Amino acid sequence: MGRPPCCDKVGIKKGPWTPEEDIILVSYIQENGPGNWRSVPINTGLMRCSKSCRLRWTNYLRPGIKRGNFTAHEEGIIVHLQSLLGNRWAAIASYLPQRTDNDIKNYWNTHLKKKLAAANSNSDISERNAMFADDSTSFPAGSHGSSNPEITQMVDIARRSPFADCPSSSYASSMDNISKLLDGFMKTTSPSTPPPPPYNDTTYDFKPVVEVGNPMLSFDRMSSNGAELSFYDEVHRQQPASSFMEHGGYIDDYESWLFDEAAAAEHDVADLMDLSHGCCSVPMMF
DNA sequence: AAACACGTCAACCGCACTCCA
DNA sequence: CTGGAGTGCGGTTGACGTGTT
Repeated sequence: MGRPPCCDKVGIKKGPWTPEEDIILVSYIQENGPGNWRSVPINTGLMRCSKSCRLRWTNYLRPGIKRGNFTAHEEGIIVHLQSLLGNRWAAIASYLPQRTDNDIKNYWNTHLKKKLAAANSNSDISERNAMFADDSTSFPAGSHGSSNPEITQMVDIARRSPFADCPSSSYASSMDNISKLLDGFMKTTSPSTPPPPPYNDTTYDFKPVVEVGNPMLSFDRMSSNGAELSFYDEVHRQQPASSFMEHGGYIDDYESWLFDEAAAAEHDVADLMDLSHGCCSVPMMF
């Protein structure tokens, strides 16, 4: 006897979601909040399995996600984190709050992998290995003086620019469409409101909290199943209050951590991600 | 204009993990 | 301690769009 299916497959609809289904899902989540996905198709009448509902919400309908047009800066972050973390897309996505793990994974497989492969084909193998192998606390290409302009450019941009070419608060186009269809939806959330910290796990509900002893505006992850906070949360909680609200909000905050305090945090990354130093120093796989 | 090749990405699949009774 | 339920995550698929011949 094999593993039971995640849901009753009989009558389950598959394939692309329709706007009507999106509206139903968004309406339901607006009222009940994300989570308890098992009950979503039951309560909404959607002929979708719970996993499909969760995926649709997580990757396309939830507010705060940006789609397409990865900036060079984002590319640099992805390249760097992929070299550090490997194909841990959810972990990588936690540093790019507006991007989903699926989006990053697709972008990596369709764009960055080829881009880097092409770039690497022009550079010496030993140099490439050196670029990604030995120092996981610094950017690979720039810090090693790579002669490869493509890699150097991506990494340097990532290092330099705090999302200068990336508007920090925007909603997904899909959300725009849905919110237009859904009169009143998002009425409690202004587009000018800074999005919450990175989250990819929509079983979490976010609420602003003021922390005792560290009065920064934060967002507490209230897990419906008591899951632990992400690494980002742990780091974010240690940042001073001012940096969150200044310079465009939390993005500068965690970027400054990511790039300026990477060395200090590296051991925490390794611990929390269960990565050994050796694992992080494995050259990229192409 | 049609056929084919290729690229992109939304969505699915199935294993892993956590929680809880 | 154990097993079931619920959910997270990464790999993969396949439909669709675009480019090329």
